[in-house]
This record gives sequence, structure tokens and C-alpha cells, in this order.
Amino acid sequence: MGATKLNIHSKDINTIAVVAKVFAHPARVSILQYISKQESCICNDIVDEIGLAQSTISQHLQVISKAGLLKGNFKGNSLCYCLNLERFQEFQELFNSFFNATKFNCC
Amino acid sequence: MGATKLNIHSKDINTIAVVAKVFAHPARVSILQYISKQESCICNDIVDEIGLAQSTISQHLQVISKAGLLKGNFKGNSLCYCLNLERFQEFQELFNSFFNATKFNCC
DNA sequence: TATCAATATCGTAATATTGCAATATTACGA
DNA sequence: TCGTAATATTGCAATATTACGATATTGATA
Repeated sequence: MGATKLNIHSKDINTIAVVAKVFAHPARVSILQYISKQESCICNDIVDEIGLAQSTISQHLQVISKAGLLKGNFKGNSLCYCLNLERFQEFQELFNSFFNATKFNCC
Repeated sequence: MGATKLNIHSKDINTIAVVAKVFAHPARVSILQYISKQESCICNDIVDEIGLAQSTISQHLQVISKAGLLKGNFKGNSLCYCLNLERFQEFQELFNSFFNATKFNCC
């Protein structure tokens, strides 16, 4: 018990949920906003900015990265992430088509 | 430890996270889609439709309802929820302004 | 009022998420 | 190559979420 049942839902519905999950934590929303405002981005700056431990930020970054929302230079001891703008817009469109497809009212 | 730190983030950022959390579970996405397709909505129908226990659906409905996404007749033994279209569109706009405000790229 | 059907709540178990400290890894420069 | 700074990983504890069965509640109707 307790585990989310994925197999009973359509692929589209699960996709929406997975994408929403990325934005469902304030630290990740903060990180995304912060990255989008920088010329280049160094994780250590984010740590000072967001106010969570370095390891915690690193984990959140991994979640964001796995969702495909980052691109850039991941080598070296001072990384330079960027927003993957294409992917980000894909997400926006995904949400919008969900919202638009769900707008029919019943009463 | 383990509890999400809300106080270190701005109100806007927390709001995005709270709203995203509603859509961050496939059952809730399913429920929203289902409701939007019905003339009237009876929870027991949803149970058959979604494939989760009645109590589980009821809990998810509560989450959706607390987010303000439902309106309608909540009295009687056969309820008639509807999507709160205004609120739903508010959410869509919230997401879009977040997406649009975060579109600046760094590299 | 007694019953029934629909929905909500409670209690609990399973799983997931969050966060941190400690440690490991990595790549650069001396 | 050695040290160092930056980032990643690991291990663990705390908390949150998900799900279900059992039970309670609610409102309509006989």
C-alpha cells in the first residue's frame, strides 16, 4: 500500500503529474527562477541564495536536470547550468493544453 | 529534519509549489479531467472510472476542493461537483506568468 | 423513524520526499 | 602530483503522501 498507482492512468495524465512534481517544491521553483536570472550559474551561489544545504540543493538540481530542464556545461568545478528553454516551453505548452482541454464546465 | 522549509521562500514561490502539488498526482489529474467531461458528477462514478478505493478518491477530491477548484452542490447523497472555472483559469494564468517570467536564458 | 445509498473520516501500513552531515568525487591550478 | 574548491553521493532521520479497509455520517425516501 501507499505507492502511487501509475498503471491505472493514461500516459498523458502521468506525464502531467511528473512535470507538475518538478514545480511542486518551493526550493525547485526558487532554483529555476534564480537560474533564469543569471548570466552563468554556480551551484554554490544558489546555496547562499536559497538557504538550504549544499547537498540538498544538489539533489533538487538533479530532479530538475532529470526532467530535462537544464542544459549547459556540466564539466569542471564551476558549472554553468542554463535553463533548457525549449524543454521549459514544452512544459508550458503541456500545461496549457491540459488546462485548455479541461475547461469544459458541467453545471 | 525532512519537513519542507517554507519560510525561506517568497510567498509567490510557495504559491506556485502549492498549486503545482494539486496536479502532481495522476489520480488528481484524472479526476479533474473526468469532472470536466461530465454534465454532473457523482463520486461513485469516479471510483469506477479511476480505479482507486472510494476513500482514496474522496481524499483526493478534498485536496482538489481545498485548492478551490470545485464548486457546486455539496449537499445530499449524490453530490454534483463542477470545476470552478474561474479558479482553474487563475491557476493557468499563475503558471503562465511563472513560465513567462522565467524564460530568460543565461547562455 | 428506520433504512439505504453516497460520501467522509479514521486508523494504519507502505512508500516517497525532504533535509542535513559526512564523505567522495571531480577538475583545475600551483 | 598535490591541494583545493565545487559539486555529487551516501546514509540516515524526520516528515509527508498515498492507499485501503472499516466505520461514521449524511440526506433522501419508504
